[in-house]
Amino acid sequence: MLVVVTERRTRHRGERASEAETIHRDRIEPARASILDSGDADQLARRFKVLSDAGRLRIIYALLEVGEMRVGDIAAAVGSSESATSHQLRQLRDGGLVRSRKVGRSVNYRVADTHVRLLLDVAIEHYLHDHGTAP
Amino acid sequence: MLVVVTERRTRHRGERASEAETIHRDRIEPARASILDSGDADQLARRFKVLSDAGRLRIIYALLEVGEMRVGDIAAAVGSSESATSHQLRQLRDGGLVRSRKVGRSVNYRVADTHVRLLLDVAIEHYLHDHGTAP
DNA sequence: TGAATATATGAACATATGTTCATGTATTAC
DNA sequence: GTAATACATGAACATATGTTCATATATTCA
Repeated sequence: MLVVVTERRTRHRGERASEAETIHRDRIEPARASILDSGDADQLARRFKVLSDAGRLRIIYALLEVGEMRVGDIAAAVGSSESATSHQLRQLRDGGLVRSRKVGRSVNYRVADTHVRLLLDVAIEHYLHDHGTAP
Repeated sequence: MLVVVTERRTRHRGERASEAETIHRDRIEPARASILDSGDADQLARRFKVLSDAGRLRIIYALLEVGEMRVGDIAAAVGSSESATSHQLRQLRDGGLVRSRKVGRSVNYRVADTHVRLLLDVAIEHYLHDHGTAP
């Protein structure tokens, strides 16, 4: 759900008490409207948050390469403990980035869909673009 | 710089001391190679981390709509303090997502390039795809 | 059945993160 | 010049996050 901002202007503590406060309502309004239109920023942020850990990214790349792996093999591949890896996998799963299926007494994980790779590719491309490194 | 993992298998504390440890080296190696090829996971994670905060996303969307805004107007648009907004803008700037230029005694910020919007669009598309909501 | 294996999970702990508050630095206005 | 404005910045603080460790839950094997 979106939280609609209705106040005219929130005075925050620590700001010097002045009456000048040049409010450019004409500049602010379209921006505010865009925020509402853009969908819930919190949900989008949550999505990026899952990708904002190097360990989780390593897991995703490992899975993208191999296709499907058990938790233990993933842990070995990324050089982390099985417990930490399990915790990370849960976040990836909750975020809809990977899926799992039980095989015997182990659990195999795989990347959920092609959008994940696309998102990573765009992010890397952006980085390369910024730093002038050859793609 | 990439840190190449060379150990055979790191035993982590808390794991039951067993000698079974079925190591599927053939499955792990290609994954590890992929991680190395994919570039530094830490740097990519840092990039996503900048986008993993709702406040920063709101700032970006505000700037995408208006084009260029002063710090004070951005703060008003997203409903945050000027100090907090300034801190956020610094991260966005360090991450190469926005750029600034001084105008009089204020500072105008704008989104750095078109890759930013693309990245956001792909992320949103992915989310919609996952949740079956109509795009 | 009981032991071993594979993974999941929760509490504790250390570290990271974002906001606030106070202050610093430019720049404009008077 | 001094005052006011606009933004930046650093320390302090509360909260979030990721790892470890100890268990819990399946599942296979003997």
